[in-house]
Amino acid sequence: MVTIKDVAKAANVSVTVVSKTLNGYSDVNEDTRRKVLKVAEELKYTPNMLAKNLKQKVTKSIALIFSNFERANGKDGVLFQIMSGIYAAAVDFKYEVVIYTRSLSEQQNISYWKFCKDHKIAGAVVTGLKTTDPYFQEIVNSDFPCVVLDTDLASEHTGSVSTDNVGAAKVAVEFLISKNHRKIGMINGHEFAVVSRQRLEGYKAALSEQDIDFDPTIVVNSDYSEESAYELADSYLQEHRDVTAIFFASDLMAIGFMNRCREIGVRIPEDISILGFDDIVLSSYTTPKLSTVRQNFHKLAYQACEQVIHILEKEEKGRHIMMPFKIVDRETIKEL
Amino acid sequence: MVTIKDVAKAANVSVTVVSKTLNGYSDVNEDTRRKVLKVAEELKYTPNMLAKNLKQKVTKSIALIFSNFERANGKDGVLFQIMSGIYAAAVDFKYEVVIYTRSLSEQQNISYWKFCKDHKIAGAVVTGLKTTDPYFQEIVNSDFPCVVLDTDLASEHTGSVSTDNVGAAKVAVEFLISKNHRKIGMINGHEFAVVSRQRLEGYKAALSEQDIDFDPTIVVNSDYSEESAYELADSYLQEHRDVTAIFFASDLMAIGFMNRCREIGVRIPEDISILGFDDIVLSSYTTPKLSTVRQNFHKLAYQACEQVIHILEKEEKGRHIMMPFKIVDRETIKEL
DNA sequence: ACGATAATCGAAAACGTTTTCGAACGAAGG
DNA sequence: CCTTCGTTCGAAAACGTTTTCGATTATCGT
Repeated sequence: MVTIKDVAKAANVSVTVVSKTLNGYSDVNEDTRRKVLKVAEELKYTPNMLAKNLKQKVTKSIALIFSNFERANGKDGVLFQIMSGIYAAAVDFKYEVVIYTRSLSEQQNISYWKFCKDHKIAGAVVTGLKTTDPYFQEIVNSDFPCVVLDTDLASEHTGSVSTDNVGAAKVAVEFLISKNHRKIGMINGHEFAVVSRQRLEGYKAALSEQDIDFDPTIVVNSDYSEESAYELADSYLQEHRDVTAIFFASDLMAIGFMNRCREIGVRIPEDISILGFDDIVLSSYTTPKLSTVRQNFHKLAYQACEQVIHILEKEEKGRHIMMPFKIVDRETIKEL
Repeated sequence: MVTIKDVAKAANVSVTVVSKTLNGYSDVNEDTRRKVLKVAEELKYTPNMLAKNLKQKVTKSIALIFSNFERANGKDGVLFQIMSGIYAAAVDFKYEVVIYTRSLSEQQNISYWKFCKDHKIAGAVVTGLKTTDPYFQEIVNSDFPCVVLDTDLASEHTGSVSTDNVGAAKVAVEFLISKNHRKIGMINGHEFAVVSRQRLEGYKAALSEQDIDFDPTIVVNSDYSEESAYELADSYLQEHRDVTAIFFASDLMAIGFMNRCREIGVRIPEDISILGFDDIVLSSYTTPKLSTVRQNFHKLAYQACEQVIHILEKEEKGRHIMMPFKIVDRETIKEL
């Protein structure tokens, strides 16, 4: 291991000037600067980050924090896209990314703040955080640079980025309406998830704008999972024979529902139209191919990571970033 | 920030004994040990990993290295499963995992060894490495703890873990044969990928064991991607009307092929039987559902991570670990 | 009571940096 | 020639640990 001391010796200067030239200080003569640079190059010197960080009490690593790998079972691949987006931003800004999962019990054991300090991370992007999670409150009034996905927090040091959920939901059901659907059901996610509320809001907005009565009996809460929607399909179909289209808060639920439909012989889209949300990769491979509204998770995560870096480097204030969406109509919507 | 010095002062001892009690040295009195522990608890002391690592010249972080996020586009979700497996092992052994992608140009710029040293990583698990990649040779004779996925390297400090590819391929086509197929084609991956070679070897073994002639014209090399198989479907089907079943070296290729089949009206499995490899999540969602041989990527990655840790902690020698497979027959194989 | 042995502790060096602050030197101004 | 100032450099402290090794005390056998 070649240290700063070695290059100092080889260049016939003190470690101080080596450190200074390497860090762009001005009080070093042009000639010696060149000499040092040359020697450092020859010796293939690279700074010891541990020592550097120890001294300056700061690292160049941002953390990706989410609840756990199991819950994010990867079927939908969104966590992967998020990772890829964060990583892309990290390399662009010369950061490293280290991943952490914090289960409920872990969250209770040690505080968010302490966790970040302990691990000497510069900033964090958090996803999959429920408003009921212990870390939620901690994060909103923390002085630790952080942006959380799929919420609309914004404070001094914490920002957020999410798709324009209410807008997306609104144009989604407007699209359904444009296909002459009037009785449009909705299968939503967890009641207390902020995206669920936003999606519901958009749903209602579209209806009211078109003078369609909001019928609370045909919107039901589920849990975003494929299985839940699969199981709820029978009774829903039974009880609401008049709905001609259903808007799902996630593709996974739409797919679970469709699976049950196939089993019991209700045809899609002939008997009922389906509109999902997310555009996960699965959605292009079902038969029929799922119509849905696309979120760009990669870009969303990139923005998130970029924002943490900005708030920790340029001391920007946290803010909420809204990402565009796009409705992609495939084969599960029938025009009436 | 509460340092070791603070707890030393509060406990009326030297920093030395604090460090010693915290690190389980034996030469500290039971009473003082208790006192120190109590104080440390009260002060919520947590060691500064940077300082600790700087001193001991070693970190507790293992790196996940692969070529890049784009190439591993995540459609198949296997990289995600690998991540999850590695992460699981890492937390079990109290390591952190930091992810790196090293593009070809990056590999040429700075050596694998230097890279590892610079980033102060304890060990690495590498995936998606082609034998032609610059890092390949470097890794096989490096003294850096490392295990690489999907190869069968084994040396002092580097191990490997992979599914039993030749075994899997063998029983796969044996299964096809048991369904009375005799003219079995194969769509393989890159010719120079070690898994491709192994899968081909298994394919041949099964044939020869059943006294079926190996017909090189019906096995073709592709590149593991969906698109490539999609494009090759037309001509393959045209030229080899007598093959009744095809064994694919990846589910993705099988799916691409099936898509083309649907478009041109060849029915699966009535007209041709399809057997994939991997069991990615997509495979359960196609119609018909893809029959395939399952690799447990999560467990495979877990083993890999566990092995690096063993070789770096217990100084075990690197070795090759072979993981079991399982053929799962769904709806794309017809018995003749 | 004496030396030997064991148990417990702490001073200090070290890890590889950054950064403060003063020293040395030459040039310029009077 | 003396002062002042700017430029360039280096000694040393600091970051928070670990670890060596010597010092101190207690115990014990004789």
